[in-house]
Amino acid sequence: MLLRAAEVACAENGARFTQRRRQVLSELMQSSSPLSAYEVLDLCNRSTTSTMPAMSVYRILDFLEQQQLVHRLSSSNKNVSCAHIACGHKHFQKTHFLLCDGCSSVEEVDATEEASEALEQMAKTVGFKLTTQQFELSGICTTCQDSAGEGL
Amino acid sequence: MLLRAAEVACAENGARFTQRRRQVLSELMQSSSPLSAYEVLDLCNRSTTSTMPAMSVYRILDFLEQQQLVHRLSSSNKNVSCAHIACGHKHFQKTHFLLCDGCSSVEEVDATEEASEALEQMAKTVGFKLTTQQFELSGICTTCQDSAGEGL
DNA sequence: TCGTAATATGATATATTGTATCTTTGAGGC
DNA sequence: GCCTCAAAGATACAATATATCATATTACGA
Repeated sequence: MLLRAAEVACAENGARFTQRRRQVLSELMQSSSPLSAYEVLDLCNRSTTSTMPAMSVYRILDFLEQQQLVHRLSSSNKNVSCAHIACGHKHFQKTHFLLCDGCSSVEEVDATEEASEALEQMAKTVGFKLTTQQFELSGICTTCQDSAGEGL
Repeated sequence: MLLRAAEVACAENGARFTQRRRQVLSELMQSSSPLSAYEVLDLCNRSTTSTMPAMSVYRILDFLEQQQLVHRLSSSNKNVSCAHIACGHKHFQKTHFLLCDGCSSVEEVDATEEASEALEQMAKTVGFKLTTQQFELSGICTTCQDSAGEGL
């Protein structure tokens, strides 16, 4: 189970995987689209009797991001659970997030050699040395492309 | 002069280049780094006796963005004036913004064929059809690379 | 030139996102 | 059990953004 894998990943880093952290990660894993901090908060507070302050959600999201269990999408100020929790993937390559304009779903993809190379080359023409490890691209996913063609 | 070129560009689109719009664009053009809406607001209200409401700045930034005189950076919620106002550049290609981690400066660069191609190819592997016209990449600019080496 | 429609701006309220800071709780080592 | 430190709670507030209604300005035809 994914939450168990997350727990192991934290243990390996000497970090605690508390109930609150589990709860936040769990909500993100169950969502088909990225969630804002306050959306996570609402879900958490709806699923238990206790109420969590917003501050905690921000702290926990920061923590989970450090552990690479969650990624923050800066273009939308939302968060997604990492697609590679189960496989122990280490994020050595740069990561691309493909955001569907239609259904808001996200695909997490490793950068190809060609893409990394082309971007670095382009930056080099103006003397920039890239540090970005994460790219956010919008588009239309397969499902939405298909359904756009239907029933017209 | 750049503001004059902006005025002409608006006229070509049948859009009005009012005093307020001129003022906002002017502040952005004078800045060496991207500005938030409220930073623009402060600068505007400092440079004249009248006071503008925040709402106006947001509306005007939207307008200027539509006219492609200003670009919005979604990763930082800030805005930059277009680097190509003078040359009548039409933004046919995708645009990359290279953001310097050191000095916050921005370079606006047209996408190379290779980069566009590589990104589209990568998206295609998961069935995505890209719509993004704008990419935001972080890195270190020439100047900051040089000064990092100095005096150590 | 006057009236009118469309556009732009002003004014106000409020929603959303994010941070600072101090206190309390709880887990683990001694 | 006690101590220490990390985590979470509580509260306040800052920064970013949108909704909405009122007013002003412009363009333009009668």
